[in-house]
Amino acid sequence: METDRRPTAPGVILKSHFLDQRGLSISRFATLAGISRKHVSAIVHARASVTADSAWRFARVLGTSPAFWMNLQVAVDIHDAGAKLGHWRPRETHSGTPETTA
Amino acid sequence: METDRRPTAPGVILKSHFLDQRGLSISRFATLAGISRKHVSAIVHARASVTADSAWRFARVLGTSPAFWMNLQVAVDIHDAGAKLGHWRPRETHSGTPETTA
DNA sequence: TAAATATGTAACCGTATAGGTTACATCGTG
DNA sequence: CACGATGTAACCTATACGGTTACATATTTA
Repeated sequence: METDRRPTAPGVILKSHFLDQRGLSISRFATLAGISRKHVSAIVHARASVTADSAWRFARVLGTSPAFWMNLQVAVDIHDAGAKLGHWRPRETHSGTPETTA
Repeated sequence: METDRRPTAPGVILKSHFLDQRGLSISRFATLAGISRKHVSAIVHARASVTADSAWRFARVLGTSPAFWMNLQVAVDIHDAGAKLGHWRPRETHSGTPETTA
């Protein structure tokens, strides 16, 4: 069923689908984006998150939308937070219609 | 054109479209969600952000998806970061095709 | 009127994360 | 060899999350 595998981190996609393709080194990309090489490296290795600021920089350097990067990050964040929260449930629920899709 | 108005914060929607509708007080909701009343209040007044943890709690209490809340928050974050970044542009661009939609 | 509930907010705290700088070791290649 | 690219460690600052306690102010209800 493959439901709870950790979503691919944005940095991994950055590296494999953008930098590599365009022959852009992490160092060079970091300079272009106005971010430290160390930090870009951390993002690529999924040790740092993409924030809205980073997302804008990625977007302007690579010609994507900032939301593209944020959505990838959010998927990871939701997954991680869900794992941490575990089976927690509110004592009482206030769903209008159970199983809403919102 | 209405392009750069700040997107509605998730907390505002929480209050107007969920708590009010269901007659749920901020206090009671906070208790159900396992979050302090103060913090929920801050979120409702857009003084605090919805994190992945909050999103999960909102979701489980209200029967929504966590992504629903995260997406609302991300819209605000992107807007704010864009305003801060202003007209910053990379010295050189590496867009494959300019005006990509990714 | 008195009591209870809901709300906003201020002060204060601990922790985590973003992001930076500097420095060092290791690769691979011209 | 020399150079560039990379990973990583140590260290720093600033900000954000989220909590507790406490106080003031409605508003409601017994």
